[in-house]
Amino acid sequence: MNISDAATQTGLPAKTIRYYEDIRLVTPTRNTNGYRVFGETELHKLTFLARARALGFSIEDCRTLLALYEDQSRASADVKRIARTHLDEIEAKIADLIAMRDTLSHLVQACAGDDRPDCPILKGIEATSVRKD
Amino acid sequence: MNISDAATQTGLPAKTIRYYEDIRLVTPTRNTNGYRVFGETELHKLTFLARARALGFSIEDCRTLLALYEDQSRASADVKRIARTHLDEIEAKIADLIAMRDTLSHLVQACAGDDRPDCPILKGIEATSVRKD
DNA sequence: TCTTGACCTTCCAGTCACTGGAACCTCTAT
DNA sequence: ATAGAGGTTCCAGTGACTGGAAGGTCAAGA
Repeated sequence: MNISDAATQTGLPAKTIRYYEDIRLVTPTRNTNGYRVFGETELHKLTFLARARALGFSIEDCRTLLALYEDQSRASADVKRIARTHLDEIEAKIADLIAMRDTLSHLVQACAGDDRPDCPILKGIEATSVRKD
Repeated sequence: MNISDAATQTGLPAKTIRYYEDIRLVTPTRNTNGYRVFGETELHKLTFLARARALGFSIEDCRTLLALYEDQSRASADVKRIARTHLDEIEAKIADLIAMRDTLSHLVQACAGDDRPDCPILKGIEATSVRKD
C-alpha cells in the first residue's frame, strides 16, 4: 500500500505520515522504486496515532502509548497515568477557555456594534482581567 | 521606567516585551545607554496587550484592536466583529475539548490501572473516534 | 578605585506538530 | 512519446514566545 492509500485509510495527510516516519513513530518498508510500503502493522499504528492525536495526546505521549500498545506485558497503570494526566490538562484548558468565553461574551453583548466609537469591549480589555473562578 | 519594571507592572515577561517591540506592537524610546524606556503610553499599550492576549486574541488581532483602541474615530462594529469571530473560535475549541474529555474520561474510568496488561484505554484508542456531538 | 552582582543589550536557536513548496523521479494510460 | 498523477527529498515557515550565550552598564560596598 502506497502513502496516499495509507492517508485515505487513516485520515492523516500524506505529509503527516512522512513526518511520523521522520520522527520514527512508524517505519514503513520501501519498494525497489523507493516508494514507502505500508503493511497492516504500520497501518494499524497510523490509525492508533491518528486517534490518539484526535484525543489531544502530544506526540511524545503517542510514542509512549504506542510502545505500551505493542508491549503485551505492559501494566495498564502506566497507560492510565498518562491518560489521567492528559485529562487533567484538558480540564484545565476547558476551564481557561470558559473563563475567556464568559468575559468576552459579556463584553460582546454590551457592545452596540455600530459606527460610533464608544466600545465596551475596548473598555473591558482596558479594565478587566480574565477571572479564573 | 526600565524593562523589568514594565514587566512587573504588566505581568509580561521582559522577553515578551522585547518580542513585542520586535514585531512593532510597542515602540519604547531609548536612553542614552541604549536601555528601553517605557512611558505611560507604552505601559498602557502593554497592559492592553497583556489583557487581550489573556482573552486569547491572536497577536494580529491584538495589533488591530490596539489600532482601534488608539483610534478615537473608530466604529465599535469593527471591534465587535473581531471579538465575535474570536468568541466563535473559543466556543468551537471548547466543544472539541469537551468531546475529547468525554471520550477520555470514559476510558479512564473503565481502566483498572493495575499491573495487568488488559487496558480499555488502549482498546478505546484502537477502536473509538472522538465524537463531536 | 575596584569589584561584585544585578541589570540591560543583541542575536541565534529551539519549541510543537505540522504544512507549503521546489526540484526531481516513477508509473500508468493514451 | 507524452501527459498527468503519483512518489521522493529537502528546506523554510508557522505562532508566540523562550532559553542561552556573549557582552555592555550601573549602583553599592570595601
